[in-house]
Amino acid sequence: MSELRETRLEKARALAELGQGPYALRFDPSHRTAALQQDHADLAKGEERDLEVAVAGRVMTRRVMGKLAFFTLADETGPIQLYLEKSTLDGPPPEVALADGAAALGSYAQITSLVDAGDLIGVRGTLRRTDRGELSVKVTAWWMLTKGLQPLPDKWHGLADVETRYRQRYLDLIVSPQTRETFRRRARMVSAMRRWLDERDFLEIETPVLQSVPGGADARPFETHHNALDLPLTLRIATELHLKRLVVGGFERVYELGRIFRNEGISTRHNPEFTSVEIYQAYADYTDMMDLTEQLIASVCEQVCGSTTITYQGTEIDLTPPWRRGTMHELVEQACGLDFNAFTSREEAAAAMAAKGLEAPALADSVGRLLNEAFEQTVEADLIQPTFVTDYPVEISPLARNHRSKPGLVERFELFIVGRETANAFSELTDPVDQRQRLEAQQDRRAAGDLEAQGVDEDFLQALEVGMPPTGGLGIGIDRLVMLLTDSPSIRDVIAFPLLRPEVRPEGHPQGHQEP
RNA sequence: GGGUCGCUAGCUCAGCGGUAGAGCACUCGGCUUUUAACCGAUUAGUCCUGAGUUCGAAUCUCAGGCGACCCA
Repeated sequence: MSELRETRLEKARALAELGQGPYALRFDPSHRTAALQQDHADLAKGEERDLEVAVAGRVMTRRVMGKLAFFTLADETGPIQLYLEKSTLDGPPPEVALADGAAALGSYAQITSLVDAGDLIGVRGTLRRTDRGELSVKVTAWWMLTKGLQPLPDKWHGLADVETRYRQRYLDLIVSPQTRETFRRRARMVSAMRRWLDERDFLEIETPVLQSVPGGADARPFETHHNALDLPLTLRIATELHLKRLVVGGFERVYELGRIFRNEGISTRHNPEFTSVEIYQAYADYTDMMDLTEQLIASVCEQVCGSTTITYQGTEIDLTPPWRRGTMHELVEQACGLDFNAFTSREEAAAAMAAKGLEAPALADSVGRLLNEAFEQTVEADLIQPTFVTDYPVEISPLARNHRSKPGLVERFELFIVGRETANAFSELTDPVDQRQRLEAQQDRRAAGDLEAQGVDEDFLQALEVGMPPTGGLGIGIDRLVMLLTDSPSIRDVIAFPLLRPEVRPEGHPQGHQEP
């Protein structure tokens, strides 16, 4: 069963006997492969360049033909071919050694028999472009850096099994340039976002992940426990309430980009831990936050994709500001003809929805909640191009301030792109008395069985009593934005290690040779 | 939570009631211009798990596990 592994362990022992263990200490590459490919693009077929280089990486493929062999060596920047000639390698060994004293190995027989696809090796040699036009390192000396004991995925099909791609992401990264590019781009996006905010004097301040009162969103938390204090704690479901405390404290522009945890289902759009950025700007309202959202996302897109027009799953998406804006009432009326301003009772609204074939769940116990239901059922999926949906019902927005001119509504928007909620923002509620009533109403719902309703955070209310300036607040779902900008259909494609059920391995039969 | 599909050699898959198969990988042999190298030989399996139907099950039925997609 593990014959291949035994064979490779045997080769590791053979390397040790040759004075070079299978796990080296260090190596000094002179170049990365992409730089070599670029710098020597002018080298003609069949020509050699008398420049000694040292490169390190993973052996991806091996082609051995008698007294000549070709390996493909890949480092982080990409592949380069190794040209292995018996007459060169069996000559006098070069006077070079690793820092830890390991002698360079020379002989052709050794490199072709002791090096497998998947091993990490370092080589020295000169440059040569083969007759077939492939830039190659003509190897004069080599070192085993790390002997691999497991085979690489099929070199032609790659990792076709999506489950293995998620469970063993390292294999996916080794064989899939596309996956590497996704995570590179994710890193650049996060970096560009921080840079954009930092340049505008926003301070990133870290707030607690472990909290005794979960708040800032409607979601079920993960529960945990602090032993020394014998204290039940939950993982944060939002960063909102602590960032607002910082605004109370006098920081006028703050943000936090970090991990959020919500104890909910898994889908192509949901992972129980995900990344958000929440941004708060004193003396601003939700219209300012709309402008900020457009500018921030357009800027990041431009930097990462080179344009504000992108293609997502075959559909062209134009992120060039300004974006479409519409109130929830307008959009629902356009989609299904129901004017929710006209309804004076829940029953009336529910009956009108039923007449249109829409569902009116019992948990939606007010006209406002039914409006939101109608929105989700008739509008949301069709908001493909970026759209700000504004002016939400107060019942579903316990942290947003009342609308300046529309009773029963709040100053809030959500951003939808490709039918997905991508950002959420308010003119923040600064009135502590109103805020207390809103949170107590939430708590009542919670007592009535709504597990996603928030509790009352007394310390947060106290902070509001000290006085929070008028403030605009914004949250952006980073994972969904990464999906958009990397053309990824599933959130699992943009999270390096998505949550999966633990793999079941039959007892006494460890799969993949993991030690017990 | 509901539905559909998948799970067979290390990898990618075929087989769909009658001796467990192919390509690649591995091992051995040959080969100095390959790049899915090629040629020859060998090795490799709890057909996801359990129960049932049957003379006989990878194949049919039921239950369970894990995953994917769609819906809520």
